[in-house]
Amino acid sequence: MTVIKIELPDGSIRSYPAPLTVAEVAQSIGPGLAKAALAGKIDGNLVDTSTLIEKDVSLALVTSKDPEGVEILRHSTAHLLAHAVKELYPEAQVTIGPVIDNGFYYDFSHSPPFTEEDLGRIEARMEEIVRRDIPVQRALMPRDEAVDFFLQQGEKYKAEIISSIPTTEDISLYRQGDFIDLCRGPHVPSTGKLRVFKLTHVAGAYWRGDSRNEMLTRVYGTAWATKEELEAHLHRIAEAERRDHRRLGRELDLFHVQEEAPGMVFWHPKGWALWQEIEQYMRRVYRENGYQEVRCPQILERSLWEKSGHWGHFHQNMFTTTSEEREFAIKPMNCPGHVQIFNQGVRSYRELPIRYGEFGSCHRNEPSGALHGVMRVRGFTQDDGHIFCTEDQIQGEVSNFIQLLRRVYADFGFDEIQYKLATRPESRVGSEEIWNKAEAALRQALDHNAVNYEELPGEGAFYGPKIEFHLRDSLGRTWQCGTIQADFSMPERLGSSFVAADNARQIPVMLHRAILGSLERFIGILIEHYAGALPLWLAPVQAVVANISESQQDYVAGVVRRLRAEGLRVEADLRNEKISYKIRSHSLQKIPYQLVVGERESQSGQVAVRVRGGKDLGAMSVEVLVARMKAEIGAHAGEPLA
RNA sequence: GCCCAUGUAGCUCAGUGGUAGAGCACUCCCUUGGUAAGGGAGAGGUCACCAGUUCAAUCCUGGUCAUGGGCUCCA
Repeated sequence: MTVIKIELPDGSIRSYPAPLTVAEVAQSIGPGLAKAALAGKIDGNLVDTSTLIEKDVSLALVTSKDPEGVEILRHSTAHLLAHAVKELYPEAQVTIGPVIDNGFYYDFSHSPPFTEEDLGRIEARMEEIVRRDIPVQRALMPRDEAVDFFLQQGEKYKAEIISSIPTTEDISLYRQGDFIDLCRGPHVPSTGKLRVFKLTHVAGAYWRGDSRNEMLTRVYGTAWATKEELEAHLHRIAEAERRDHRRLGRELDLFHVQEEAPGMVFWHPKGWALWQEIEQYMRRVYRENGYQEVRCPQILERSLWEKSGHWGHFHQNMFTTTSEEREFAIKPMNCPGHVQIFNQGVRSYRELPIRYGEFGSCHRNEPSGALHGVMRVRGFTQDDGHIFCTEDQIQGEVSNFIQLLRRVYADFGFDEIQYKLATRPESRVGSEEIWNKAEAALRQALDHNAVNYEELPGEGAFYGPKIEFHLRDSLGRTWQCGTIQADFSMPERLGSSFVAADNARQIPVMLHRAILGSLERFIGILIEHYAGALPLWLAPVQAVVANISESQQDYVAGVVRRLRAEGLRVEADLRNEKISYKIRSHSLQKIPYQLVVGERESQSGQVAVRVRGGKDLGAMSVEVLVARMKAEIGAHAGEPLA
C-alpha cells in the first residue's frame, strides 16, 4: 500500500493510503463536507466524487457554494429532467441538455411536442426520482460500442453526437437507475442532491440549431443551491417583466403597435418627444464631430441594389414595389445612398475624410417570428453614418469614433461597454494585404483607447472587419448597439473615387458606423434600463403643475407658461381631484417634477416641489426651480432605478 | 419562416353551447380637498378575422392574422 499526499485549498497537506476516492477524502475531513460535496477538483480539473486518487495531487471539494458546484447542480438537474421524461414517455428521444445562464434546458424529440401543461407532471416525477436518491455512476465505453449501444436504445440523436467524436476516444456515460446518458460530466453523486429546481417553459428548437433540421421540444428549467436563490431569481424575472418596454410603452403612452402594421411602430406624442430629444442630441453630435447630415430616398431601383450587392445578399429581406414596369426596393440600409452623394462631382484627397450622417429610415422584411416590441421591428431608423477616407486615415477615424461613442453612452447613463473585434470571415472580398491592414488599424484604434476587447475570429462582414460595441444595462443584460466597419468593397462596386496627390484616381475606404444602432431599439433599451423613469433631459413630460383647488387655476396656467417659455416640457393638472390622487397618478407616470400649487404658493409666487421618488423639496420660486432643472438637464443626470 | 401558447370593454382579467361580467381608466354630478386612490351616477364589447358542425357558437372543429416564449436570423 502506498501513501499519497493531498494538498487542500487552505495549503494543508494530508497523507492517505492510496487509492481512495474524492468522497473518502471529504469524509475524512468531516461528515458535513462529505454530505455537501458535489464534485472534486483535482489539479484544477473537475471530477466526480467517485474518482479514484492514486498519486499526489491538489484537491478542492466542490459544493453548491462554488459557482462550479451550481453549474454541476444545473447540469445534473438537466439529466434528472431527461430521466423523468424517459420514465414518463419511453418513446421520447433525448438529445442534449446543457447548462445556460441561471439554469439549463434539455431538447427532446417527441410527438406531439410537450406543452407547458406537461411540465407539472414531469416536475413531479423529477421530485420523485430525487426522493429515490439514486446513485449517479460514471462508466467508460469505447466509441463504436457507444454508438451501437445508443442505436439499440433507439436514441439516434445520441448516436449521431457520438459519431462525431473521434473513434479512438472512450466515451463517458452516466447511469442513474435505468437512465443512461452520454455526458462528459462531472455529475452529483446521487439524485438526492438535487433539491432546488423548477421547470419554467417549453419552446421549439432546431436539432443542432439548424433551421433545415427537425424541430425538437426544448424544456427550460432553473436550478439553484438554495431556495432563497431560486426565489431571488424568480423575483428578477418578475422585475424584468415589470420593466418590459412593451408594458411601459403602453402605460406611459409612448407608442403602440397594431395588427395592420406588424413590426412597425406608432409613436404617440410622449414617445415622439423622447425620440426627438434623442434625435436632436445625436444631430448635435453629428454637427460637433465633423459630420454633415444628409437625407436619401426611401425607394431606389433594383439595379442599384444589384450593383451594391444587396440584391444578391439581402433581397429576401427587402420590401419591393413596382412602378411603370420598373422594380424598386425600399431601402434596408443607408450606405448606397450615401455613396451616391459622395459620387456627385470630382472628389479630391484634400476633402477626405468626408463624414455623412443620416437618421436613416430603413425597412427590412424580417421573419414574423423575429419581431419583438420596438426592439426588433421591420421599420426602423438608424443613426447611420459613413466616413469616406484613405486607408491611412482609418485608425484615426476609428479611434475618434470610439471616444465619441463612449461620451454618448455615458450621457445616456451607460458606463459599461464591451468591445469586440470581428475579423475576416471565410467568404470575403479583398486581398490579404488589405485585410491585414484593416484589422491592424482597428486593433490599434482599440489599443490606443486602452480598452480590453474580445476577438471574434471569422465574424467580420464579407467586405471588412468590424468593431462591435455592447452596452450593459441596469439588469446586467448586454446589447449590441454601436458598430464601426471598414468596407473595401462597396465604394468600388458603386464607382467611388477621389483624385490623390499624385493626380491618380483612387478608391476611398468607407467606414460604416452607428452609435445607437436603431432608434427604436435604443429607446426600448433606455425604457427598460430606467424602468420608465427617464432622466429629466429625456423625460417626455418633465414637470406637472397641479393645483390644490379651483382658485389657483390661473396661477397654475401662468407657471406652466413661464416654464414652457424656458423650453421645458410641462403640463398642468387642473382636474377636479384631491392632490393625493393627482400625485399618485403622476408618480405612476414617473414624472420627474411635480409642482404643487395651493393658496400659500399662489400668494407667495412660489411652487411646492416634489421630485420623483417622493422627496419633498419644499417651496421655491420658479426662477430657482428653472435653474435647478436646467442644471440637471445639462448634466444629463439620471440614475437607473434600482 | 419553424415549434408551442395566447387573442373577451382603453388596460388587467373572470366567464358560459341559449347573443357577456369585475376592477381600474373614461364621461357627468356632488365635493374645493395640502403630497401615492373622496362619494354617486353613466357610457362603453359583431368575445381577433373567415369558414364549418349545430335549432342555436364568444365557447366545439378547421383555416387566417396578430401577439408572447423560444429556434433560426439580426440594428
